[in-house]
Amino acid sequence: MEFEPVAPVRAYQRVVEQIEEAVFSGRIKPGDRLPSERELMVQFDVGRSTVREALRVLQAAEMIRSRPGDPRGPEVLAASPAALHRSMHRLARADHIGLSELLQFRMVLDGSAHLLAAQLRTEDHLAELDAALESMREGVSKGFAEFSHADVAFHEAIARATGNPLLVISGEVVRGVVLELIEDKLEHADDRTALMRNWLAHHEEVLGAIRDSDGERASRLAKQALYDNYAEYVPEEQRRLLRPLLA
Amino acid sequence: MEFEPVAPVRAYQRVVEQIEEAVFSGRIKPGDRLPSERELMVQFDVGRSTVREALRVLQAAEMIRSRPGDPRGPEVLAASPAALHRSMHRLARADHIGLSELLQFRMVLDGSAHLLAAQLRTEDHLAELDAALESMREGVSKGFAEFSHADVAFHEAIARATGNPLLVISGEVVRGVVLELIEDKLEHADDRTALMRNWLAHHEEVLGAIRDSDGERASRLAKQALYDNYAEYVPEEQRRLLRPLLA
DNA sequence: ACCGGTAGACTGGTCTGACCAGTAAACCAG
DNA sequence: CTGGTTTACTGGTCAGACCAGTCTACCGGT
Repeated sequence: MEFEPVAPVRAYQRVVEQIEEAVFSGRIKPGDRLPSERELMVQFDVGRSTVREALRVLQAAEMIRSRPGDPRGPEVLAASPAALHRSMHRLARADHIGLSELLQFRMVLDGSAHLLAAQLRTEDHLAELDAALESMREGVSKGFAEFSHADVAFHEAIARATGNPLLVISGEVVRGVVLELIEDKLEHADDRTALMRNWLAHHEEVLGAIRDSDGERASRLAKQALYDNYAEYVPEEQRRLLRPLLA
Repeated sequence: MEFEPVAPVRAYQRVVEQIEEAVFSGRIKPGDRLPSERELMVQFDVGRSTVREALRVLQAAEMIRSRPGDPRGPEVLAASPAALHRSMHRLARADHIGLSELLQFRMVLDGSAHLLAAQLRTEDHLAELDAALESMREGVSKGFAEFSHADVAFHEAIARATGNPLLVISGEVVRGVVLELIEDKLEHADDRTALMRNWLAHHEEVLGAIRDSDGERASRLAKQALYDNYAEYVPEEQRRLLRPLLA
């Protein structure tokens, strides 16, 4: 005989559930407005603080947004990966995840993204990648910040070319966290111009492979470049975690 | 000249930030207790409703848990993928992420996990995998629920063998969401015994490859099995998103 | 006819103070 | 040592109030 722990259902929880259900079922669509808090407290027959706690939860989940003074009431938002992004970032920061794990994960994600992008890219994606690469060329002379910005845009364009939002989001998150961990080391790099030229050449090669729909080559190039550029920041004894991915 | 939209910082938001910061920086560890709401409202110099809204946000992010009557105060939780899971599930329900994207992502993650597990596994990991496989064998006669449970344990053991928590967590999340999307279809499968025997045979083959340290083979088997088992639930015109991963 | 300013009716954000049901631990009687 | 009772808390909820801000409709000047 199995029993389950009994937990009282909070009032604010049931308010959340009802609103969530209305959104998921399509009864309320993105762009629609919820009644005002004072109106909701009448409809749900609860106090305003209860309504507000429910709205806070929904707002934390990026499902609604409310602005003081707006007589139309809280706005229902379209589902967005923003909440996913935040949770993933929190996990990465909290779970004391080291550079070697992040790099390993990024090699997995980027490698697969390049593979898929090469085989699924459209002409539009290629144009976008060309534009990003051109920005990188300009960035070399403009400065490191501009170059980095263009570099990020290039990687995001590749992720988007896979058509899979999960790859876009996780890639973005992992790249961000990796950068946070080594940005101070990059600040003190000796010859950043040579560094940028190297990266630029690598990206041109990658774009060539993607244009040729050679996913295998694009993937191999991406993973190798990650290893070459970042492995130096990983302790020697942990690099064996990365090498199996280079096969 | 570029301007940014100006938005007032809510009081509850700054409370959230301070507590978050304390958790991330390690000043507060999982298992520790926060002061009571009445104590927090003194320390932050805000009203109780503000404190409560902040705690609700943190609770929605699965960072704390509070129970009425507990004189030790709200408990700080260990970072868990639960929030990630919820956000991803919400996205999937809102139709921004379909089964094809989830499956593609899972093929990427599982494929890489198998590759890495085969080359990094220790004898302990092999023993764990053997145990999980034995549970699956027993599960075939016990019932579908038991079998599924053992199946999950097997996959988690493989993820753990990579040594990378990111692979463990994302794998867990994606597997969960995929299962939720097709569980009703699995419920009505005609011959579940044959299904289970198929899966069992496949897992035995995978474990063999991992024991041989043949990462390439383990990875190929895993991705192929995913495609064979789940592609039928993906619309025909979207299967081309998956096939590039089978090369 | 147009326009700028303004009055008023709202909105959400915050605070105060109160009550309740429930917990935990100390206390106390058997 | 055990089982109840007391007590001092906890979080959950509500009511009512005030504020700063926004929107809209109205109004007077041009």
